[in-house]
Amino acid sequence: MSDAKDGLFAELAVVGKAFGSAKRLELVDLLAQGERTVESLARAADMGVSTVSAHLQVLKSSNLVRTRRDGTRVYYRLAGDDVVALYGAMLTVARTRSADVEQALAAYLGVPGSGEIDIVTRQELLDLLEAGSAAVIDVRPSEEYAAGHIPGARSLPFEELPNAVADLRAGGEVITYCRGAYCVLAHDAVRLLATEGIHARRLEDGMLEWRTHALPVEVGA
Amino acid sequence: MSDAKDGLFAELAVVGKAFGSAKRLELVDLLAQGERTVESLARAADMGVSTVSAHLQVLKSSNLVRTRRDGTRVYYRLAGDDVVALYGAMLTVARTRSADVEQALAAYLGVPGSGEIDIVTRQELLDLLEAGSAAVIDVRPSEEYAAGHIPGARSLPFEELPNAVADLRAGGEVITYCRGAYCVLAHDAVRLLATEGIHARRLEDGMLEWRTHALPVEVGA
DNA sequence: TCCCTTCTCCAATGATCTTTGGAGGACTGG
DNA sequence: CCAGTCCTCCAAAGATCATTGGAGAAGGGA
Repeated sequence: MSDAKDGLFAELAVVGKAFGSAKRLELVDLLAQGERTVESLARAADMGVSTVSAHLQVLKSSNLVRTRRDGTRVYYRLAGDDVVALYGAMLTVARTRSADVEQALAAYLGVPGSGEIDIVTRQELLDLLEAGSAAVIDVRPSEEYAAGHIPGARSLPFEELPNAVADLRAGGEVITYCRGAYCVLAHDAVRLLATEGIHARRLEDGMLEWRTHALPVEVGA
Repeated sequence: MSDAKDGLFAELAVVGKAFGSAKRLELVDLLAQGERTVESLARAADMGVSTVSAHLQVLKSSNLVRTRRDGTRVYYRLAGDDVVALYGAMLTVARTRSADVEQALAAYLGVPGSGEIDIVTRQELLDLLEAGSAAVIDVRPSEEYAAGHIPGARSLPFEELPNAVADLRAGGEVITYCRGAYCVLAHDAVRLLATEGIHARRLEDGMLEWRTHALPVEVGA
C-alpha cells in the first residue's frame, strides 16, 4: 500500500514539476493553440532552440505532449484535452488565489465591466454560426489559426485588422476571439474597431476554453 | 506586454511548483479531505514536523492553503474548491497519461469491471439520501469525517467495520464512500461486506469529487 | 553522395529546492 | 510567571534542475 501510494504521488509530482517552470508554461500556452515546431516555439517564446527542446523533452517524458515528424521538422502538440483542462485549472487557481495576477490582468485588459455588454457566450456564438449571421474573426497569428480554429471563422491576424476595416464595415455583425481568457488580442480588436465606428463583440474567452468544452475545431489554412 | 506576460507565467509557475513535489501532493491529498493540524499531517504522512511545516509554508505562500489558529494548534485547509479542482485535474491527467498510474491503480483496486454494477452516482446518492432509504457509510478515519462529510452519512472507519456487520445486516441498503476516486477504502469495504453476505455499493468516487461538484458538506463529529 | 536544415543529446556550471535539528515564538494552564 | 505544547524560522549540506554551446543524428534535395 505504501509503495503504491508513494508511486502515485511520485507520478503526480512528475506532472506538477512539468508545470512548475515559467518557460514550460509559456510553451504549453502556445501549444494550447495548436501544434508547432520546435523552432517556431523558440521564436515565439524568445528562447534558445536547445532550451526549448530540453523543456519539450520534459513535457514529453511526462506524456503531456506528443510529436509528429514532417520531413526535418518535428511538430509538438498537447497530448489531449485533459492537459488543456489542467492548464485551464491552473489559470483559474492562479487568478483566484493571486491578487497579483488578477491585478495585472485588470490593469492590462482595461477597466473591468467596460466591455461586459460586448461579450458573446460560446452558445450564442454557436447559434450565430448556425444562422450564418455574423463574421467571426480569429485575430491570432495565422500559424495558430492553421493549427486549429472555430469552424467558419476567418483568419485576420491583429496586425492586419486595419487593412480590413472597410471590408468589415460593409458586412454584418463582427465577433472576435483569440487564444483564451488571458489573451488581449480580441479585447484590443474590439477597441480598435470601435474607434473606426464599428461595433464588434468578442467571445467570452477564447480558443483554449473552446477546446476544453470539446466544441468542434477546424484545422488548416 | 512582455513584462505582464512573464509575470503571468511566473505566477503560474509558482502554483505548478507547489504541486511539483510528491510530499506536498500527499499533504494536499490529506487536506482535500478537510482541515488538519501540522502534527496530524506529519503523523499521517510520516514526515518530520519541520518538513511538513516547510512544505505548508510553500503552499501558503502560493495562497493554496489557509490557516486557522486554535490555541497552540494551527489548522491548515485548502484555500478553495478551485484548488481541489486543480488537484482533481492533475489526477485525471496522471491517470490518462501515465500507464504506470493506471496500471498501479488497476492492480491495486482489483479487476476493472468487477465492481461496476456496485457503483452509485452522486445523483443517485442524493436521491437516496432524500428518500432516507439507505445507510451511507463514511469509511475514512473519524478525523476526516469530522472535517467534512456528506450530510446524513455515518462515520464508520474501515477498521471498525467488522464490529458493525450485524448492525448493517439489519438495516436497509448500504452505500460506502471514502476520499476520492483513488481511495481504496470504499472498494475494500464493499468487498469485506460481500464476504459477510451483505450486498453493499459504493459511491462512484469520493469526498474529493463531492466537493468539486459543490455539493453540500456537513462538518463536525 | 554531400550538404543543408532541424532537432536532440551531452556535459558542465550555476541556480534552486529539500531536508534536518535546534533555536525561538505563540499560546495555554496551573 | 513558568512550564509545556505546538509550530515556525534558520542555516547548511545534499540533491535536483535549468541553461548553454557544440557535437551528432535524421531527413531532404541537388
